[in-house]
Amino acid sequence: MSVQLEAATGALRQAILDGAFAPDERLREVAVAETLEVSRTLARLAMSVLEKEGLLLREPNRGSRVRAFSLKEIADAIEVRGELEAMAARLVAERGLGKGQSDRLQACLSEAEHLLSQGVGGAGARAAWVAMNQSFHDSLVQAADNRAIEVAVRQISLLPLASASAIIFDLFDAAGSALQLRRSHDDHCRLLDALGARQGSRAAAIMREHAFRSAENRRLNLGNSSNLAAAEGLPGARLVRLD
Amino acid sequence: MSVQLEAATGALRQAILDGAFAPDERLREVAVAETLEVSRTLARLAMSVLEKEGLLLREPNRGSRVRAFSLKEIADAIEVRGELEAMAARLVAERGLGKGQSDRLQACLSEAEHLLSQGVGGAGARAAWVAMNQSFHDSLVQAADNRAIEVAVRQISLLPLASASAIIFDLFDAAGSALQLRRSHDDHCRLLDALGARQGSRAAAIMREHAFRSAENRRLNLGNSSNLAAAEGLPGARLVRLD
DNA sequence: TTTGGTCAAATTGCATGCAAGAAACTGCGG
DNA sequence: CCGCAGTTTCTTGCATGCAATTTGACCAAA
Repeated sequence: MSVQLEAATGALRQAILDGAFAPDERLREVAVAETLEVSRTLARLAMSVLEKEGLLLREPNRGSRVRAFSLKEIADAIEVRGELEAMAARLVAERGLGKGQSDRLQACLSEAEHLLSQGVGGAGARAAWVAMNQSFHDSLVQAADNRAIEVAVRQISLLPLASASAIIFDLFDAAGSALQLRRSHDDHCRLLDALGARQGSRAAAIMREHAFRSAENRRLNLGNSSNLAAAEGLPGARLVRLD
Repeated sequence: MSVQLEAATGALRQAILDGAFAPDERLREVAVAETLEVSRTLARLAMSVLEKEGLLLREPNRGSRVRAFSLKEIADAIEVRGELEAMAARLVAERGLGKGQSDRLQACLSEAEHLLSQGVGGAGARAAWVAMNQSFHDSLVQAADNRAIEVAVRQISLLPLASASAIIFDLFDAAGSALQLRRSHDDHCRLLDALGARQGSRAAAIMREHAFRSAENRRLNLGNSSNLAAAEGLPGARLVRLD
């Protein structure tokens, strides 16, 4: 992908996730081109990229539609993500944790401790927590040294509300968020312990449950509340339908 | 994707898998266009599709190169595929196997029995076995009713030599192929048994091991033999490097 | 009122053309 | 003989234009 195309794709993706287009709304390429202020060709290419990412549905000679995701699809994706991370954890544990890998994970834990002691009420602290969490999960997957896992996880993370950074938001919004953040942090700590002790099965179980709790939180958070207002500010929240 | 683009993409993918281009060879879009007998635009679009599938590497302003896969990458992909199918099996077992789902899987088993009793030496029987195997694995994934798993499995199957149909070829080429086919068939039988008995953990273990054996066969089959000649006829075999 | 057919406007799919950037070549100096 | 800068050639990236297909409206007939 060239530079201009990359920019156009990013802008369009953000616009879709921000809810500039309603779910199932047809996307005409002239309109997209005008919105993005690019040529029709670039708009078209960007749309084809987003089609392959799964954000748009495209039918031959009938253009593109914004794809809406059901709550079940989101929860399913989170669980699959957890299964893949569980596999990564198992592989790392079996192979043994390298010094550099251990350091990277440990740095995330230290950062988390620091943030928890300072309180995570402010926007800055929340952003820092999200970045830390993303870094922890990325490091784990990279440590597994298995490109297929990386590819699959990246693919899933393209879905709205299914990435590691999106998952975390639930914890802030749920009641007793500080407790939930501590629980998540505890999972991470025990994972690192299991990895160091080469306990592959335990490490996998921890990650699976870590994701399962996320999926459940997501269901509760979006499903039980009468609407999606609680998810305001979450990229892609408007694309989720509760049926 | 429109019809013409679909055709062009398929033709180019087949050409690459057939070894029409050497690994790491640069692909110029005029040459591709002439080979496929389409316009430069279609060639370009097809190349961008194959880039997203992972078959081509693209650098901005520098065109595309054919991506070569190491033996490890292939084996890794097969193992991840197995992990995803294991998850699918667990989900199906936990939820309970529906009548239609059970019938579809059972039909594959009956077909397998039939083929085994007739002998699988001929090309026709081999093709039938491959189709049966593909159908069995597809049915399992579909029965899990989890789109994220479907997407991830499809993504992995795009890699050369990592799909369910490619995996099977090992069994034919290995020594004592009839025995190996029976073993694979036995895995399938025990899987269906576990699914019916709602033994999720057992079902997952069967699928994981099923894939693990495939990955090992692949390593032996391609790695131990002094070259890739044994894989002749396998789509994508030429893209694998042994280093 | 509904169904079916025809035509026009809109929209996508594809080809061609042009400009910007990269690779290759040539000639010069060390 | 080797390295380097200027120039040429080639290749990709993008815009525009045209043809094919779809969509929607309008009208007639049952």
